[in-house]
This record gives sequence, structure tokens and C-alpha cells, in this order.
Amino acid sequence: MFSKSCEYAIRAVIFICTKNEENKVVKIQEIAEAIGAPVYYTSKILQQLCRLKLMGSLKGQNGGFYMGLEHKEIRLIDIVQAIDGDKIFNGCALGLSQCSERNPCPLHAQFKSIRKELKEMLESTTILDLSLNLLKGKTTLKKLNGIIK
Amino acid sequence: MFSKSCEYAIRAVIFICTKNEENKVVKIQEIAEAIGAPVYYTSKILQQLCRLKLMGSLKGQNGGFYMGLEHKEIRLIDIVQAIDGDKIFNGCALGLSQCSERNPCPLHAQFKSIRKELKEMLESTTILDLSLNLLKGKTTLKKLNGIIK
DNA sequence: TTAAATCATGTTTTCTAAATCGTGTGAATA
DNA sequence: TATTCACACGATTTAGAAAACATGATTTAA
Repeated sequence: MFSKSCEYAIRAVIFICTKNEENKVVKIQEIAEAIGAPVYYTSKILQQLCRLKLMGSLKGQNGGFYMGLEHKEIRLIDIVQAIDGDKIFNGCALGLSQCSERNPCPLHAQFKSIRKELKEMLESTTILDLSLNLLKGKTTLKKLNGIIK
Repeated sequence: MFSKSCEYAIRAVIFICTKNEENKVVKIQEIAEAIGAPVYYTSKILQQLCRLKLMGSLKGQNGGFYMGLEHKEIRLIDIVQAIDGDKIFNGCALGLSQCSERNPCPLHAQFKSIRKELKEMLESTTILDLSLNLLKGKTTLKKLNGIIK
């Protein structure tokens, strides 16, 4: 569904957002460990999000990544589009480049409503909401008996 | 969404089914060209489907692949499961191995209905239906001015 | 019966996403 | 202001999917 990069991005952003409740900046080392992703790879992805102003970063001692007030309205769709582009919305399920409304592939109609639902979900879900659920313990990023609930 | 192999598989199966209206066996060469896929790669995939009895094949001169009466009830889900397994139904959207109903990831709830809709669609759609739409010209596997409509 | 056609199968190569590495740059603090 | 810590960024390596190849097995038809 999503690329590995995109999975990491979403996990990271949610995690950082939970930390931001305490107005903290989070180091890449801590992020990578918390979401179970390779450190260098994760940092690359987060740099991409920073460039697009989907999150912030601070260099130097006591530096790290953060999601501030200016990022409270960021939604899942923003992250997904930043990393995976919009092939998830436009891409043909059968991989046909010429597939479109006018020239539909055999599965085009069948996927229409699924795509719509997916897009609406990504558009309406904020990272903040997801992070609040994580904080409340309703959802998890790790194993039940892991460090992070 | 699907792996490349799975895309090819679905395209091929639909195409073969359209040919079967005339009770013909179709050569791998013709199939690969019709669906715009590499010959050797496609043959590998179809062999997999043959082993699972999702289609038939004949060796020797005038041989090829076919979908006979015994395959008329085959549905999209059969093809997808044969090639991609069921990670599309069970796999976590965030790639977390431990994600489950009891230990849901932050997106678990959001993806629930989307998954359900996808699964129901794959279960209810027969290859035959898709091939009939293709024959009627309602859908296409190729460019508008390509050989195969 | 033999040769050609065609699927079957194991191996190798290629390509790209994923992961790693090395060096640069900016900020904090002693 | 020098040192250290942490992100930034380009380059490289790795791994796995995708594609290509080589050879074997089976059927048909001349």
C-alpha cells in the first residue's frame, strides 16, 4: 500500500507528535528506536519532510526534530503525498499507464469507491489525532510488552 | 497495491478468458504481447497459476494456456492470493508485524472498512465478468488506438 | 519416428527501493 | 571561541523484486 519510506514517515511523525505534547525536540536516535526503523534511513525521510515544512528540526546540541503548533493541522495525506507522491490516488491498479476515466482498465470501476474512501480518510485524519490515540494507549507502535506502548 | 507479478497475472487471466470465448488455447507469446508484459516473466507467473489449477495449459504444438469451463467461477481474490498471498488483507498499513485487533497500530481502525471493501470486491468479482466487459469494449488493456481494445 | 513447437523449471542478470557511509554545516555551551 | 553534538546531504552499498536466459520435457504433425 505505502512504500517502506512512507510507513516509516508516518510512524515517525506520529511518534514525534506524542513527544511534542511536552514541547520537546526528539533526537533521530530516539525516533528510529521508537519506531523500529534504521537510523540513517529515517533521518533522510525526516529531512524530506522538513524541507516541505511538514515538521521542524533544530541542529546542534539539544537539537532534533519536532512538530510545533504550526504543524498541528498536518494530515496523513500530506505525509503520504510528500513521500509517495499521488500514485496511490491516480495509479492504475493493473499498472497500465494509459488507464483513465475515458480509457478505463478492467478494474477501474471496481477501484473507484475504494480509492475515494482511502483519499477521504487520509484527508480527514490529522497526525495529532493519531498521536493522541497513541498517548491514550488506544493504539501502539510496538509490541505489547515493549517499551513504547 | 499489487505486486508487478500480480498485475501481470490479472491482466493475463482476463485476456486469456476473452480468448476462451472461442474455446481457444493462447500462446504465451500472444498473451505477453497483448498485456504488454515480458514473455519469460509472464510464463513463470502463469505456470504458478496452472499449478494451483486456476487455469490450464497444454504443452506441445498448438499448446498454450486456457481458461475452460472449470475456471469460469474463478475470482480476482483467487489470483491475488495465489501471487501476493494475503498480506494485502492482513498486512499492517504501517508495516508493523505485531499489529492486530488486540494490539492495533495507529491506522488500524482507519483502514478497517477500506480493507473490508477491498476484500469484498475481490471476492465478488469474477474474471469472466471482467473479460466480458473487455470484449464489449467497456474497458481496455491497451492504448485507445492499440491493437487490443 | 523424428523434428518442430510449446510449456516447465532452475539459474543468472538487471534494476530499483532500501539501507549505509562519509563528510559538511549550524547551534549550544563551557 | 573552541569543542562537541546533532541534523544535512551527496555518494555508495545491499537486498529483493523483476526480467532474461538456458535447458529440459511433452505434444503434435509431417
